[in-house]
Amino acid sequence: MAAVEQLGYQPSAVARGLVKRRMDIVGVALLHWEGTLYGNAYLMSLLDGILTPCTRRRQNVMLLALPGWDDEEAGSRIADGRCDGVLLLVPPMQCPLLDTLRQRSLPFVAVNSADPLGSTASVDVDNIAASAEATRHLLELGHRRIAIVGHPWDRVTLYYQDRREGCRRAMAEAGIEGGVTELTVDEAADLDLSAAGCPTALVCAYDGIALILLQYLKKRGIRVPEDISIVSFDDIPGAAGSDPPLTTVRQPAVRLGERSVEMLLEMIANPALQVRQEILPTELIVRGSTAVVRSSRPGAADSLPT
Amino acid sequence: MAAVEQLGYQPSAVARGLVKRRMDIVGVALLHWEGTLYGNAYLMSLLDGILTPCTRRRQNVMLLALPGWDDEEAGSRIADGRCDGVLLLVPPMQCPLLDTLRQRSLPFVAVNSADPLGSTASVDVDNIAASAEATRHLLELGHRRIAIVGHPWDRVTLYYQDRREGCRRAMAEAGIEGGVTELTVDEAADLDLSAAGCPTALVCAYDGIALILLQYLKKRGIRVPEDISIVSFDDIPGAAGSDPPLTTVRQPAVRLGERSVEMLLEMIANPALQVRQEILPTELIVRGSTAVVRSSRPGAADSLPT
DNA sequence: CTGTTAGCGCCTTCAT
DNA sequence: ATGAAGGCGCTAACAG
Repeated sequence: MAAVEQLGYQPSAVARGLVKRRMDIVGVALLHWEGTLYGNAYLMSLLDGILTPCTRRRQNVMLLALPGWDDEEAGSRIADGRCDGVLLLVPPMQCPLLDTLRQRSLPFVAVNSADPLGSTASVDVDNIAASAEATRHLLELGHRRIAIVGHPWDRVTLYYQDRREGCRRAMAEAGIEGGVTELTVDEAADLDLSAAGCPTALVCAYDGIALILLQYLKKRGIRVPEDISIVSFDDIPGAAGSDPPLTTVRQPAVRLGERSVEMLLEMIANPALQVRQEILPTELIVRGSTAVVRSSRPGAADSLPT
Repeated sequence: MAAVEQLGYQPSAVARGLVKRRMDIVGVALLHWEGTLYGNAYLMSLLDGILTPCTRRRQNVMLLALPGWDDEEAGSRIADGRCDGVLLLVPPMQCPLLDTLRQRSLPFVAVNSADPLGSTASVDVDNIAASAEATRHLLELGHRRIAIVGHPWDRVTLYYQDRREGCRRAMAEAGIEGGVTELTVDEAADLDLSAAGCPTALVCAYDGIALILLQYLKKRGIRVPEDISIVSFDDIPGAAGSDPPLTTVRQPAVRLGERSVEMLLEMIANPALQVRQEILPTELIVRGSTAVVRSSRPGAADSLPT
C-alpha cells in the first residue's frame, strides 16, 4: 500500500469501466462545424449549466460534435459503451442518432427540444407561451404589423416554429389574422420603412440574430426602437450591453443544462424510470429595443391601443 | 455478418480501449465554476478550434472542468487511462495535474500558457510583443499615462503579467519609466478624469473586461474614446459590435485550438517526439475605442508626440 | 477477513 | 484462409 503512494499508481478507468459497465461519462451531442460555437453564447450557457452538476457528481463530459443530425456514424461514436448516457442539445425529433440510442437503450435527454408526442425525456421551455408573451408586449406598445426574423435554416427547427406559432396566436387574440410574416436576416436589414405595410416591430428567432440586425440597422441609420422595435429570445450575455439593450425573453440556460444532467443521471441510475418532460419558465426582460410605435410610421397611428 | 446488421451490433469502445490502450479521446482541462463559461467567448472560440480537427480525425473530446488548478483529484479524473492525451487551457506553470500527467507520461499540451523554461509542449501567442504593439498604438495617439486593467485574480496569470510587461517595455522605449499602473475594474470604472495624473488610456487584460468597463463608463457619462481610450485583447465576437467597437489585439483562438490538438495527436502517435513550443501571430485591430488624446485632459497636451 | 479465480469484450498471436 | 486461446486491468464472487 505504501508502494501505491510511492509509484503513483492509478487504477485504470477503462478496465473498471469494462467490468462495471459504467464509465461515469455523459455524452453531449451538439451540432458543430467550424465557427458554430464561436459566438454561440447560448450553447455556452447550456454547457455551463451542464458542467456544474457533472463536476459535483464526478461525472465527465464528452463532447460529440456532429456535422449534422443526420450523421450516420454519430451512433458509433457515442453509443459504443463509452458514455453512460447522452444529452442532446437541441436535436430534431427524428435522426439516426436517436434511433441508435433507443436501440441500444442508452438513456438520453433532449435539451431545448421537447417531443410533442412525449415519448422522449426532455428539458425545455414553452416557446409558444414565451413568444406569445413577447408579442403581447409589442401589441401593448401599439404595434400591429409584426414580422418574425430568422435564417432560412432556422425555420426547420422546432423552437423557431413554436416561436412563430406563439406570435401568431398572440396576434390572432388581438384580432390580427393572416399569419406572421417571415423575414430572413437580410430581408429584415433591408426593410424599407417608408413602404406601406412595412413591419413596425420584429421578433427575432434568438439574440444572435437580433444583435447582428442591430448592427445592420445602425449602419443604415435606422434607429431602434424609435424607427422599429425588436424583441428576441435567450438573453445571452451581450444582450444587455448592446446599443440599445435588447428586450428579450430570458431562457434559463444554466438551469436547463443543470436539470437535463440531473434527469439523465437519474435515468442512468434507474433505467426503469418513466420518461419525463420538464418545462422551465421563461421571463420577458424589457429593455431598450422596444418602444411605443411611432405615429409617423404609415399605418401605425390608426391602430394605437385605445 | 448479416446478424451484425440485423441486431445493430456495436463493438465496445471500452473493451477495445483496454486492449489497444487507446480510447481516441483527448481530454480538455479548463477552469470552471458556475458562470465561468457564460460569457467567456474566448474559451468558446478555443473549444471551437479544438472540436474541428477532433471531429475530422475521429477523436472525442472529454471536458474536465476543474474548480481550481490546484485540485488534487484532477489527475485521477483524467490521467486514469480514459484519455490518450490532454489539452490544458491556460494552465499555470505548476500544478498537481501537471505533475500527475508527467509522472504517468501522458502527453499534454498547454494552450495559451507557454512555459518560459521550454520544458512543456505549448501553443501560444507572444503576449509581450502583442501588448507592446497595442501600447505603441496608444503612444502614437499621444497617450502618456497608460494603465492596465484587470481583476485581482487575473494578476497571477502568465498572460496578464506578459501583457503588463509588454506595456511597460513599450512605454520604457518611449522614455516613460516607472512601470505601469495597475487598476482593478472597479477602480477603472470610478476613475476621476479631472484628477491630475489620471490615465488617458487603458489597456484591458482582455475583451471581457473592456466590454464591462465600457458599460460602466457609459453609465457615468464618460465617453470612449473622446474622454479615455481603451485597448484590449482577444477580439471576441462582440468586440466589433460594442459601442464603440473595441480596438483590440486579435488572438487566433480557433487556430490556437486547432494547432494544439494537432500537436497533441502527434505526441500521442509518437511519444518520443521532442517538446515543441509554437507561437502564433497576433494582430492589432484598430477600431473605435482609441483616439488621439484630448488636449483638454490635464497633462496630456504637453506630451503630444512631436 | 484475506486470497484466489473467473470473467467483462475485444484484439492479437499462434495453430490449424 | 479460418479458428482457438491468451491476456489487457479490473471487480465480484467465492473459497479458505
